[in-house]
Amino acid sequence: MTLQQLRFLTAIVESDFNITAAAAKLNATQPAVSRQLLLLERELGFQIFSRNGRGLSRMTDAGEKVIEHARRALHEAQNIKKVSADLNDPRRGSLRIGSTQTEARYILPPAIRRFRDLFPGVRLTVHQGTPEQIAEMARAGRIDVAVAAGSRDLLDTLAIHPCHRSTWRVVVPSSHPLAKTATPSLAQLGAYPLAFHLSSLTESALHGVFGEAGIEPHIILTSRDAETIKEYARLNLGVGIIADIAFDADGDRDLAILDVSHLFPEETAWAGFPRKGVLRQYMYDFLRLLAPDLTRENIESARSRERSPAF
Amino acid sequence: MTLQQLRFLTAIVESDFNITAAAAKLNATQPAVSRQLLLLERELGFQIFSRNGRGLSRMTDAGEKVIEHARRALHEAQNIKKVSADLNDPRRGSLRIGSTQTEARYILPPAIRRFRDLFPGVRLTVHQGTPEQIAEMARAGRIDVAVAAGSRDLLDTLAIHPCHRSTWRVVVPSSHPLAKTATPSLAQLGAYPLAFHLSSLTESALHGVFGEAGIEPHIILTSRDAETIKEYARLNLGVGIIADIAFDADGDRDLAILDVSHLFPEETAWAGFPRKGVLRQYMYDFLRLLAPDLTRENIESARSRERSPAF
DNA sequence: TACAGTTACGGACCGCGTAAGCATA
DNA sequence: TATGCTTACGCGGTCCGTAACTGTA
Repeated sequence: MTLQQLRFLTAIVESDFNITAAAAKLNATQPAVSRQLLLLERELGFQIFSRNGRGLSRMTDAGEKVIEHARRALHEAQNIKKVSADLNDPRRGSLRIGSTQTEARYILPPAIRRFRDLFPGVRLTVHQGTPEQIAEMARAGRIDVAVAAGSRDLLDTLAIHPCHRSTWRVVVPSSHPLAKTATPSLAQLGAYPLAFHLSSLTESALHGVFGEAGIEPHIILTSRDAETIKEYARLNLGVGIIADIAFDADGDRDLAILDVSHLFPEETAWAGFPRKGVLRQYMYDFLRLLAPDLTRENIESARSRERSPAF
Repeated sequence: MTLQQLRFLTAIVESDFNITAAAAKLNATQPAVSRQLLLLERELGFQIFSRNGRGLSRMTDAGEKVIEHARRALHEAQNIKKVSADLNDPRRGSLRIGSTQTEARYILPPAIRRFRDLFPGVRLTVHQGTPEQIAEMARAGRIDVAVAAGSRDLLDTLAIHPCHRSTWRVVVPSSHPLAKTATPSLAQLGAYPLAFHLSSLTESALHGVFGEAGIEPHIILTSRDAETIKEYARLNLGVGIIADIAFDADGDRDLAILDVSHLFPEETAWAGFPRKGVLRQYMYDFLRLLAPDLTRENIESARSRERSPAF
């Protein structure tokens, strides 16, 4: 059994049991991968995959166990490489970020800008997706850190620490009747069609807030994209309700902004990172740039906790 | 980086940084091990061990991390091998048991006898030691299961499940005055020199029991070995107090036996097994032979609990 | 001088890629 | 016939063991 064989093995699984595709990913030829798989299977004395005529079809029961352990072994090998990389050139490597839309648009950019100046040798990639997709990317080891709003449960493959809290703002054209209201009530909002910027706050939770006040809101749009919400507000199609960070004092000066923090629950964006394994030094540095509270100490403490705290 | 290199690496550490000794253990030549270490260090770009003139002296800081991950990677590779071994010949392998003295003497033998009949192809080894030594053997992966009395804290490298509870018996020559007492009191015992069979019950706990009754016992002997206690009792050097399992109805018919369960706390012997990794099928079978309560289900549940329950 | 680790050298083996074979849809 | 895994073959590299070398106690 060699690490190479285990690498091939997991690549096959991650290519949906297609050896040809796995070989391409691995920069190897298809026969090489096939042969190593056969050799490993012969050494272990059983089939890891079941074959049905042309191609592999699925894992055997024993194969599933083998692959699970193989992944872990490779993970540890990766960790050794990371220790080495950090020692040899702490300013070079890659940083893969999974992020939800609002966070990618409004929270990440300043941190990324500063990070790129500090670490020009680190190849940065941002993968945008839903919290579910981000959790899945984390599970598969395709991202190093996550920055996501959303239920904490969705991110339970990661250790998390709060990195930003946002409150809510109403945006309306300056000419809109609400524009002169200092602090609108739910009832006042409920009088207009609403365009709501949703990220972790779900549509049902939103209806709950209004429902408790006995109001049936007309929600004309929900979107994860704040720019769309603002566009609806500009066109007076609805009263826009967005996260505070989504308001741009320069670009949005045609819109009036009203603080409605008191009406809707504050929303937490989380920084997420793997529970196990080695983090490169620059990963700690990046998280620190995201929020001053993300010190190495806080990160390690979140990583060692079984479940992240209620905060 | 190859698994072989990691194997060599950990062998060096386990041979106290002596490459020659490591090579012997590995059935390899000394240059082979040395060369692979050098190659790995060159690939990683830093020294794993510091050299001082002749020989290696200690690990570097980075080296310690590397070795930690290497151990884990090898452990996973081992797990794959175990899956394979179980599938290919579930009746062949090795079973290394760590056990405290009383348990090795009185609890293990019947289980071992039945196990040997069922699995003649499994090479059995029992390592006797103190609970501390057993915990250390478990940490180093030198035993597969443990059977030990002793504080649960001492065994916290293992998942544990109770496998036997023993109560206390007084043994005295038939002619001894106590021999006619049905249930002796602490005061009655305190009137004689005592020879006490200690295993998990500590000497200070023992004094505590008497102390609460305002009695200052004369303890003439404490020993982990019940046979020694019985010998003292035979010679009338002291009243013997032993765990119930240590009394042999046949061999000890010259001794009178009295139940003193009510006087001293019941003592639990634990079965211990690794929290992580694959257990061979026959290991589950062995544990089941030890105590019917040690079902596969109970074992897995103990393994998955963070800390074993108070019982 | 004894002991431990490193370097030198030659042979065996292993793993790769190219190319051909084989089995399904 | 196209696709995808397996087998055949030859080459290059790697790893090993033997043997010689180097550097401390």
